[in-house]
Amino acid sequence: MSVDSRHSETNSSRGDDDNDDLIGEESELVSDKELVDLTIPELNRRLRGQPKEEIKRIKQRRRTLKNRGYAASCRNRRLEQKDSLETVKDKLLAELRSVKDESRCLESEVMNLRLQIAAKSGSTAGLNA
Amino acid sequence: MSVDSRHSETNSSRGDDDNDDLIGEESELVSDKELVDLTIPELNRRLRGQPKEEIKRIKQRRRTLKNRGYAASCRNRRLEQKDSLETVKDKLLAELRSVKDESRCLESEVMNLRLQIAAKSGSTAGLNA
DNA sequence: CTGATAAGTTAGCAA
DNA sequence: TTGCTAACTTATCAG
Repeated sequence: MSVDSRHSETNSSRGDDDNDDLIGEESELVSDKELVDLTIPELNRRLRGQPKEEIKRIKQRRRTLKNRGYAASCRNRRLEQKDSLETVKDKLLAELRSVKDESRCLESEVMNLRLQIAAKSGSTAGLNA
Repeated sequence: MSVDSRHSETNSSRGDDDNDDLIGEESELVSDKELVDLTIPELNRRLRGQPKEEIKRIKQRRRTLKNRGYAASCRNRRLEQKDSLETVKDKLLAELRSVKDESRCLESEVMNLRLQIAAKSGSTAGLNA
């Protein structure tokens, strides 16, 4: 950034910059928070009678502040999607373990039933033949 | 950024900017590519006899260029991790389907075997009782 | 204009 | 110093 932006929550907040002589380039007619929240018509009302140059600068600052928010949303969204994906992965992993376990149970049950059948078949082989 | 940076791959590379008259603020003792690749000692050799101010600027540009690369790596890594995670998820999903299918098969096999046993048991009930 | 996102810049931590 | 990453800015694109 060239000069402004970064730090400052409202507008007249300043503790550093030990100079009271230099030209006050910070007009700050509206706070950052207002600037992002106000609608365009409302903002225009606040800016009546301001030099065109100043208005342009404030409008640009508004855009930048908005973009800051969009970027934050974008980052959060990205993180949430990653987390969600990892959660899904973990659930699938758990379900897979569970189903595999069930499968193993069924497999052994099949084995037992076959043995049972074989045994019965053997014990009655003479009778049924 | 205040004035420089952005655009330009090496240094004297220019096809746009239809102006050959404006002051050449680009001293460019070393190209961007060199600047990132050279080791510190090599770079210092190139910078011998330069005003301290200039050296500082160039060193800073080096850091910025390096950071640009780091940022790109960081983004790529993030994307790769996401893709990899999605691939894993898809594989798990496929495996889960497969195992569930197998489980269903076994289930019906168990059912059949039980019927078989019941039938045999019924047909030989009088004999085995 | 609004919102989103890729790429570049900056701050700051860790090795 | 180097590399990494979060937050921010800028450039762009879609709606």
